[in-house]
Order: sequence, then structure tokens, then C-alpha cells
Amino acid sequence: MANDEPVWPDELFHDLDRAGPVPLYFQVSRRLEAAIQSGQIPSGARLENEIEIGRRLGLSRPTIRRAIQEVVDKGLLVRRRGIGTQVVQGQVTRQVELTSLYEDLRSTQHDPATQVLTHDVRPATDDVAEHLGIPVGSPVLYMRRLRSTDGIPVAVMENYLPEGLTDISRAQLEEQGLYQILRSRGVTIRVAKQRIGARSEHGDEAELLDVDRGSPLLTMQRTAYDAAGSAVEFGTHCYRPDMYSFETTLVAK
Amino acid sequence: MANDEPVWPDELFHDLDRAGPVPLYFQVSRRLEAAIQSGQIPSGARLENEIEIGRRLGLSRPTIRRAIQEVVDKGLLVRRRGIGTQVVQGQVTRQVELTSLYEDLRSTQHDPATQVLTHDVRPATDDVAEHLGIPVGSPVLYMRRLRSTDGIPVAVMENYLPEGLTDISRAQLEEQGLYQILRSRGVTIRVAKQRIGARSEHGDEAELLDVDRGSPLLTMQRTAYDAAGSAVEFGTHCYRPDMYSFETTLVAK
DNA sequence: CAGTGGTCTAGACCACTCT
DNA sequence: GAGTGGTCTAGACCACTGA
Repeated sequence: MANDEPVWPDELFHDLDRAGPVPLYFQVSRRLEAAIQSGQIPSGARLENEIEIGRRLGLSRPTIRRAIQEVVDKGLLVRRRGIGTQVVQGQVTRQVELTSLYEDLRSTQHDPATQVLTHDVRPATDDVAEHLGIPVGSPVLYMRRLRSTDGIPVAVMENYLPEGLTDISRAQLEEQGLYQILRSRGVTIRVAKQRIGARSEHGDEAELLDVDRGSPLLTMQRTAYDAAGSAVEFGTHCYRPDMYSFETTLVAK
Repeated sequence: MANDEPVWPDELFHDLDRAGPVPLYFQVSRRLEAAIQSGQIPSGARLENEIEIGRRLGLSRPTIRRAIQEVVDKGLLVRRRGIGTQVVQGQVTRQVELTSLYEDLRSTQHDPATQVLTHDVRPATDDVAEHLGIPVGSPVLYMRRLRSTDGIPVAVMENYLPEGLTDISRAQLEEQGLYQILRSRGVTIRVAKQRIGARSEHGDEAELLDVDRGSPLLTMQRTAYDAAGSAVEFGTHCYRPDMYSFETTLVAK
């Protein structure tokens, strides 16, 4: 083989900010990721070894390892002991992240709009209480929203928020994603558990989503927890399967 | 507060194997995870700090940090700077992992069975060729299988394997999961990209899965890559939504 | 203020792969 | 045997939290 020489675009890393708040490993991993996504480091290319990268960047090996590991976890690189680190072959897809549908859609250049169908405070049912970890009958904010993109309905979303968050206004929900509102109130979501399934349309969903009666819908049920481990949101959503699907990249450990 | 004392069950970690091939951080993380899953470390409990844990176990802080990080990544623990490490509140769910349906079912104590409906070598169509990254018309092994558990049909699975793996026998497929077979042939899957959606039943699926005509089905399309980054499997599966769903735990970065 | 996790360093030894 | 990533150590300084 003539072309098995390792690749490392030094020039991308010559202005790392050692003083600022952004960790070095993160600065390196983001630039590395961008270089792969843009094709600057081509599919299948072998990277320079960790020690040499560290030497060139003036960083220790653990820092370089952590940067590379971040990119490996996103499925863009593969490491093999005794061999080296390679860019994965094949097309690159987007990762499922801890964001709301609104942000998913917005980040993909669409124009999301929200219509609030229902918005009230009601006592928690058994099911809702269990998911939120609160007593049955506690007041919860219930909202039912219709999300559209480019004028086409995409999803009907039902959400429940526990006491302390029940004062979110209808107007606010029309304008921002739920997770945006929560963040602006200082609520940070750390962990979310979701279950994805399918079922038939029922009730008024056919009309709202502009599909035939009895059409298949993609469903997602999610409970989100804040840093302290308390549930801050429980929701059941249903999506038009021709308008939305879930993508994941799985990486073996 | 009287009961804010940090928790650490020393006794679980007194027989770590420092000589064997299993990394120390992994031994620690697995026992820690088990202790949480079993309730031995209760929901909401605060863990001892990293330095102290390291001292008690005779391990360095980076090793302890890595062990804890593994459990954080699984969504069982939450870390907060200045505060400490806490067990997440709420029920524990299973993680989506890089395993086949067969292993999913088997690990949950069911009794999976496989019926091979079709099994032949054929030229790759445009679609299959693109997903596998091979030329159109290349020979690929096509298989269509019906998976059941406890006698109830769960999924119809269509899979395509590239040249070099086209000699997997029908008999073998009846007995083992596809990923098991691949592993036994030295093929290790490192990365998989999957898309989950929904659609209506069509063709003979209603009969195979014992559902009504036009019923909703949960669908999954997956391409799996080996350590070198080559695609080793492409498949489109459809599931009875009352028998199967996908669970994920998402952790904010 | 003391205590916590977050980051980083400069080494070391090992297991694995290829030649 | 040479080169690679995998693991581990023993420190260091910082940023953030809560009292």
C-alpha cells in the first residue's frame, strides 16, 4: 500500500484557547468532528497516533484520548488496539439527542409552529402521578399541542408538568419549545427515559394531523428528570410517520 | 437534615481482581450498577466523594471517576459539581443496546423462535447497494425471517449481507440470532445506525404477524458496520407494536 | 469557607496487531 | 520487534456549591 499514511490536519488546532472556560478536549473534539463531517478528513482515513497528536498540539495524551473518545461515541471514528483510529465509512447521520421536537425541527431548517389545543391545571391521574413521582391528585399542568412544520401537521403532543411549573402560559407555549421555556426558568434536564412505539390513530387525531381514519402513528412516551433526579416532565406524543422518524447511532462498548 | 450522609457499600468491592483481564474501572462500575439496580443503594442516595472512594478501594481517582462515569452514562447516577453524586430517582428502565432482537428477547426471559421464510443470494438493488456501500448488482444474501416469542409472532425481519457472508446457512439462522452468527465468524459490530418509524401492514404481514389488515406496525431500518467501518448488515424489520417497543435513556452531555 | 466534581499533566506498563 | 490503543497512577489546579 502506498496510501496508508496517517492523517492529521495540524492547522485546525493552532489557536486553542487555554485560558477560556471551554475545555481543551472539547475544543479538539469539536474541530475534529467538523473536519470529518465536512470531508476534510476523508472516510476511511487513518488518524495520527495519540502520542504524536499530543506532542504536536502540546497536550497530554489523556486529553487527546478524551477528545477522540467523544468523536468515537458519536460514531464518526473507530478505534482498534494495535491498529489505530479510523474514520468510519459510510454516510453520516444525525444523532438522537436530548432535545425537544421543536429544536429537532428548527435545527433542520424548517419552520415549526405550535398551536396550543388545551392548557389547564388538573389533578394527576394514577398514570401521570406514577410517571412524575408525585401523589395522585396533585395539581399538574396539562397541555395538548399541535406541532406543524411548513404548514403541515407533524405531531400531537400531550404533556404534564408537576407543581412549581404549572404557571407556564399559553402564549409562551405558542412561541417557544417546552424545553426552551424550562431552561429559561433554570430547569436543566439531565436524564430522559423514552419509549417509542406505534398505534392506530384515534379520537380527533386524524383530523388534527390530516391523515385517514385508522392511520398508523408513531408514538413516543417520555419522562424527563432534572439534575436532582426529580421528574420535571411527562409526555405522550404521536407523530405522522411520513413526517417524522427517530434516528440513532449505536456504538458498541 | 439528619440523613444526608454519603453512602458507600465497601463490602462489595473487597475482592477486585487486579491480575485478570477485566479492567478495574469495569469491575467497580458493574458492581455499583448492580447495587443500584437491586436497591442496595437506594434511589436518591448521595455517594461518597471520589477521593474517599479511591482511598478505600486502593484505586486512583481517575479510575474511580471512569467507573462512576459508566454508570452516569447509563442514566443511573447524576453528578453535580460542588454537590456530589446521587442515585437518580424514579424507576429504572432497560437501555437500548447494540444487540439483535433475538438477544433482546432472550435476555428478558422469553423463549424466542425463528422461522426462515426466504433465504437466497441475489443481486443488490440500488437501495441495498447504497446502504451496504457496494456496487449495484453485487451478490448479497437475502433472508426474511419471522420471529416469535412464547408462540406469538413479534416481527418480520428482512436482512441483506454483503459478499463474504453469503454462505450463512438456513439451518444456522433457525437456531441462532444473526449477530451471534456474525460474532462466531469473527465479525464484530462496532457501530450501527438505525431509523425507527411506523407504517401500515402490507402484503402478507397481517397473516404472518396475526394482526388485522391495515394494522399499524413499528418499523426499524438498520445498517451495521464492523471495526474497519465496512457495512456488514442492512435490514428492515417490522414489529407488532403490542409486542415490542424501543426504550432509550438519554443523558445530557 | 470547606467540600465537591471538572480538567489536565507526565509519566508507566500492558495487550494486541502486523511485519 | 515495532507500533498502536487500553489501562492505571499520583499528583495538580480550577469552578462551583452550600453553609
